[in-house]
Amino acid sequence: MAATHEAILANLTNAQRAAVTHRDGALLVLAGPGSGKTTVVTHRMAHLIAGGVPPWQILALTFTNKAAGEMGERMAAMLPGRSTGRGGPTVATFHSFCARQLRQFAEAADLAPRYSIYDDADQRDAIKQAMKQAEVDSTNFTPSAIGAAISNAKNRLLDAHAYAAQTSGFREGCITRVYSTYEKILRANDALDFDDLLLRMVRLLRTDEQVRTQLQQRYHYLLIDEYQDTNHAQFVIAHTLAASHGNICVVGDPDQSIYGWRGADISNILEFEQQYSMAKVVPLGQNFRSTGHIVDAAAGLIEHNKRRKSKRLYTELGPGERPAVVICRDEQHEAVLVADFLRGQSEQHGVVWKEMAVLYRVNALSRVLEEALRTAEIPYVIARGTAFYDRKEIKDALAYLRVIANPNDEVCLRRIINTPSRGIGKTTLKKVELFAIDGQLRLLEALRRAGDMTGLTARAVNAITKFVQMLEGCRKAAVGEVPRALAGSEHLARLVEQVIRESGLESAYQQSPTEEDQQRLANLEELISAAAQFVAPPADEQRSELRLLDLLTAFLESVALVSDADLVDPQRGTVTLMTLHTAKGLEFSAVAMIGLEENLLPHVRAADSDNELEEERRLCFVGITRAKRRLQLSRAALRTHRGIREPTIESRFLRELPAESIVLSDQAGEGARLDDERDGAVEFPVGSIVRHPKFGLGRVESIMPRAAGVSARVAFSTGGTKTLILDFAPLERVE
DNA sequence: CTGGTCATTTTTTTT
DNA sequence: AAATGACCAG
Repeated sequence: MAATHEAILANLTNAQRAAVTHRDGALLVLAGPGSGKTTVVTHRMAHLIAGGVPPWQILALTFTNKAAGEMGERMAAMLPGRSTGRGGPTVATFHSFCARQLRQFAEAADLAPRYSIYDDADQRDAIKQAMKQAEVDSTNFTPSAIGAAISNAKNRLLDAHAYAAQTSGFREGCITRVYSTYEKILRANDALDFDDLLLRMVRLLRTDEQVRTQLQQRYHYLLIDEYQDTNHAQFVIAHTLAASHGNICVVGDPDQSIYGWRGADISNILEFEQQYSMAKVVPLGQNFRSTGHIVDAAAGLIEHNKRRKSKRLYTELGPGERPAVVICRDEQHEAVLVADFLRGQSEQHGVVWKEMAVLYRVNALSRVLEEALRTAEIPYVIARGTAFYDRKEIKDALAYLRVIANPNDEVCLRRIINTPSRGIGKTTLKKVELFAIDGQLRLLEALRRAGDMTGLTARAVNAITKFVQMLEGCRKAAVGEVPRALAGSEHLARLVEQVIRESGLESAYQQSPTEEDQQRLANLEELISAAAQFVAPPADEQRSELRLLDLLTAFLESVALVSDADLVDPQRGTVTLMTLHTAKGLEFSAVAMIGLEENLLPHVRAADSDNELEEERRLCFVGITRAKRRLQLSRAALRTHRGIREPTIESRFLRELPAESIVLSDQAGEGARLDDERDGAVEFPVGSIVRHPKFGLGRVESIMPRAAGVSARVAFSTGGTKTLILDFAPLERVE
């Protein structure tokens, strides 16, 4: 055992070691970017286990499934055989942990065990429905605005009733009416939205003493990752679970709090010490990821935030290269320069594609990049984990599966009832709905009794009957028991296949000759293989048999809770394109950040609030600190937005970067526009190595248009930096 | 009931 | 620019 301890503590700094070895009581780890946070967390878990804590008593809650997976893997590598599967530590996201507990304790939580989880789109559908029912005019309030208000309320643990009691005014009154109708719809459909997963968990913990005690006793050591991004509901869950023993370790960085808009409360981490007066605090300021100028640039930027705990950020990796700030003509030009930058990294520095990333504030910016990267033949992927499951054909197939798992889910039922079209149109549906209301029936039950209805055409009745029979056939197939082991997913895949075939989705696309529909067919195939590869998380009940229906439910749950970051595959040999939010927690050798313009970063919607502006600055900070060695920040002088081309304003964040730690390169100026591309930018791009007969080898730091011609600032290996006019200087490019 | 066209609007970020 | 929704002809 002593040997294990030694091994676990080897190669850690004193600060890291302090965090790892702290055993009982509250612990706050303030982990700056690149400070070895994951190392500390995994080593801490291993250390607890090596110290005799049974692995299953450890609960680690993370932000993404990917983070959870990595944590589990690194643990397993350290303690072979003791840390995976049943009996191992529980490592999950807040949402999936809650989802599982709510199924486990469905009865106590007053839920159907196979409740549906509504994603954004489902939620919007349900809210629209609620607005109609509550007679709230959608011209005054958009469903998404109301949805945001409701989500906000839920994050603060207010149900419709409590929300009504706390607010007043016309708008709030309308929201209240929609909210309470929405609650009823969710209940009738046996559905929870994302916020409900947390809210209902809080309610369960508060109301059911037995469940609360059971969970408190089971999870003796709590570890919360990315604590700066927890909202009030998550705060309550964490602290309720820790209440009986106080063994709570939170890890985070206030400077990287970027989810305020969805209720994350930065004061959770800022006030942790007040909450636990005995808490041990371990600041980790040393950055092991990035070189000096990058760290300095990031540190200089974040200094501009008022509401923060100042901490010194430093690195011992040497100064490295200065981040380049590049001004481009427009977004196409910017994309080309990004491609040049990436290619340069590959060809001049031997950086592999997967060690590079392009980051942006909004997803819409990825489009232009894609084009440029395709022409430059640079392999890339866009990190949008949800994109696959957002495709229409996949959503349709999943809707069938969800109705099979939960027949009360009418949002899904409505979606599929006439998809692909089978002759059950608007008027027919209206009639069935009326019939359902009259007879107090659920929609599916009403459909079942279509034959009893008056006023339906024989054709409609026929279509409905066939539809209902098809659903029932699939449901029957799903009720059987299957072995829990891997083979179970084989059955699951077969069920998915059956649904795709019998629903008519398959033949609808098969008959179409278009490329697009063939792709959809292929996507459906992919869904089947996703099901075949699905492995249910270890359950607490140790049954060897499992109903296929439960496996299906677990599958649907995992699908509902995938995040964009989850599908960032490090094995892939490609450049990754993603939003700044998705990039949190990742690192790359070379990073290009685009769109450093006012109204984009910081985003327009943050303009009138200091708090939000600070959050934008943190977002920029997160982006910069993803880079290990090389960083390029760019902006376009002109950008086309919603069809109109407009001049942009330089982001204030660029001005806030310490001048001495960056290199400026204006590729958009007059001179640059005329000749630079041929003479300067292309022949001697920033970063290229050049030889001068007198000064020797040097590196181009920046390119600038001057009256006399294009000039370049070159740092020579002899130590000096010279500004040379490219037209006259006898420069020769070496690399 | 279906599929098309035309007008209208727009999510920033995501579990 | 693109995507959604309303509306209308077949």
